[in-house]
Amino acid sequence: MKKTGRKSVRRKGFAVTIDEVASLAKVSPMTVSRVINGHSKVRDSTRERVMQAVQELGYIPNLAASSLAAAQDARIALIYTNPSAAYLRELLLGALHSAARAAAQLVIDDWDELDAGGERKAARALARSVAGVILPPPLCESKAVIEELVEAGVPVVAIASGRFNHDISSVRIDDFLASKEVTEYLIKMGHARIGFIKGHPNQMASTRRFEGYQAALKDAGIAMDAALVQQGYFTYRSALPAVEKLLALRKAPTAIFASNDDMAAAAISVAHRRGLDVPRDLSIVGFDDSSAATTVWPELTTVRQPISTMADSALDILLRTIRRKENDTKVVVDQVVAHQLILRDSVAAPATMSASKTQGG
Amino acid sequence: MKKTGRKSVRRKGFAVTIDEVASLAKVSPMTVSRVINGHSKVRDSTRERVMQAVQELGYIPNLAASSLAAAQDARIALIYTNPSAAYLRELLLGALHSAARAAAQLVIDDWDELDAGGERKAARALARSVAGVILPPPLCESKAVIEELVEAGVPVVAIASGRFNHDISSVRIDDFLASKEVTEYLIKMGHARIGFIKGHPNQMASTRRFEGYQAALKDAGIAMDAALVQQGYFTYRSALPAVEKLLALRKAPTAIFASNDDMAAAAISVAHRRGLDVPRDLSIVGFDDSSAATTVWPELTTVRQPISTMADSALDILLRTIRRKENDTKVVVDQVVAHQLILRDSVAAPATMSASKTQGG
DNA sequence: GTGAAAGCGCTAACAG
DNA sequence: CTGTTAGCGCTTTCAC
Repeated sequence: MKKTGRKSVRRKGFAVTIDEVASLAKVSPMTVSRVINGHSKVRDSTRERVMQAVQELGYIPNLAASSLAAAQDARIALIYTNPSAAYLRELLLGALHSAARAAAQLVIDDWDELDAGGERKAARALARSVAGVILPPPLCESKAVIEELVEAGVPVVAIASGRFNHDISSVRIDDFLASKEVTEYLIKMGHARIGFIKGHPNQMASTRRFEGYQAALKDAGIAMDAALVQQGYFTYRSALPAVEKLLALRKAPTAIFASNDDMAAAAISVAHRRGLDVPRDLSIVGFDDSSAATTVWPELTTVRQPISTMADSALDILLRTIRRKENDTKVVVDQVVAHQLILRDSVAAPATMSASKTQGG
Repeated sequence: MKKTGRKSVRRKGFAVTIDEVASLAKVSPMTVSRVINGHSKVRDSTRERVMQAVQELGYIPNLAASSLAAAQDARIALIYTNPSAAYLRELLLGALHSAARAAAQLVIDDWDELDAGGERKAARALARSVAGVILPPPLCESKAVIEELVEAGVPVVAIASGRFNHDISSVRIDDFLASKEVTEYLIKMGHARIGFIKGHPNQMASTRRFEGYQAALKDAGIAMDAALVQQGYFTYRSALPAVEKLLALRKAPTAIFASNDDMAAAAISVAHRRGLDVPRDLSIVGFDDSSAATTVWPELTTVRQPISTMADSALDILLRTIRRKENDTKVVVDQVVAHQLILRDSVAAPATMSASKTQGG
């Protein structure tokens, strides 16, 4: 008679509880719990009855309670430094979603102000207070941070790290393949002089993307022209001079492949400033399918990296790892998720293909 | 013998608990709790002993447990439709921060796909499942949504709503004043022909910003030129034609004040496409200080709207309201937070001020 | 100023 | 496939 206890000293919350759902559906709270959590061993008719009661009452499980009861109250940290707004938005949304589903306690932290030593210290402190850590780039490349965390035995999942590091789990796309596909697409459209803007050298993903570009060129029998490759740092600003250099070339490229959308947006801006029409005079492709891709005009052809889903997966892996810890089988997984080429309006066949310069005007 | 119960069926979590701290400090768990939560009635010596134990053990309170026990497990919803990535990022960060601090359970929901009827239905459902709702624009202007929520007695806080609505609490900046200050700044810099790009008409903030612009002009004795005012919809794309029209004017403006940063970024883009230098040939200011403001080049002079802090405040207000509900004193607050003019590189004195066109080149 | 008891809402384990 | 029991870690209330 726990729930109806009249002499209870504590005031009950206002929210609908699992017990109310249970009594409406005429089952035990446990059964409701099973339905909510998608356990399979429930008769369909029962499940339906429960679902209906849930619907009717507008029941939303109390996360605090479930997390407490399940003792999977895993406190997991999501640490970031200086990510683009779009990126962080996706990351948060994904992690939040998964955290809610799994009743995990998310600790979001910004290490922007920290130097290398500070990161090491922060990592050490973190290791004592959370059960797992999610590391997006560029932190997932920090030897110091990873070392501290691994040493302390805290499971870590790197997101979008570019490559697998055997010390920690990772959720990523195949940057090499994605980049190769983009380049191949450009080649198929008729482009032979394709400019490339590299990403920040502190991230493996940058390297992988560049390698994909090179591989596609090689496969197509196109010789690499070093002048067509410029260094960028993933920021809009960093790409400005890179694009300027590319377009100032005597034999300017007919297409530019930027290692992320921000830099592709910069390419559009520079092209416009020089009076070029995108995509007629210059095709541009980005990478990530961040919000920048659809903010600019024309909208960017790009590669979709499902950050939100990836964050979700990362949290799942962490939770599974934590729970398995009792059997202290240490497992490191490398999950490669599918990317997707998103075709929009920033790519066309090169003008020279159709009728050289006659179209100009 | 609860905690040391040897025949416990449940495995205990790995984390340090309040009981461990208590026994190390040789006090009851209750006292530890009081120390942690800053209750005053604890002897200093006791407090110190507890603190030390906390330190020593690296104890971090389990949020799930405290929120459950305190029954302040207020579930509060943050609903959004189609916000810019930067905006949502700030919103989430602020709300998350506050939620963690207050042990509230955040329910994040995306109503992008809903039509007006759907919103009404969703609002009705929501009212039954959460203790409070945070509404960013443009949802905070939806009569239907607010009606349903208010009718159900759910406290609602509107963020950045542009004006106070007596039915619901709000946290906002003074859009009118901020806009007036921006315009005055432009005038002080020597601009007299100032183009204005309005925001989406479905938001009061748009109106207030326009009014601020008008007021500053009037105060300065500058006659309003209707041709200088163009409609936008807060998106980058929507501002493109608006800016084109402005710059095609025979007497083109020397400055453009866009109602948000995205549209200001579009203005820069169009200006560049037309071969204008920003700020030499055209000054541009935005509004919000979103990430777009520092992504573009030159960086935007804009008004900082502290979204993250505002979200934090909103959650606080909600929590206070919910807790006060027992005394069923319904309170609606209107909190106006300070904005800030951020001076960056997109504004200069008009070229005609210094030496007409001699500077060109 | 401090402690003991009770229970927040939920779920793991074990029966049936 | 479903119910019963016993807590998860913390804080409320009330006693001392």
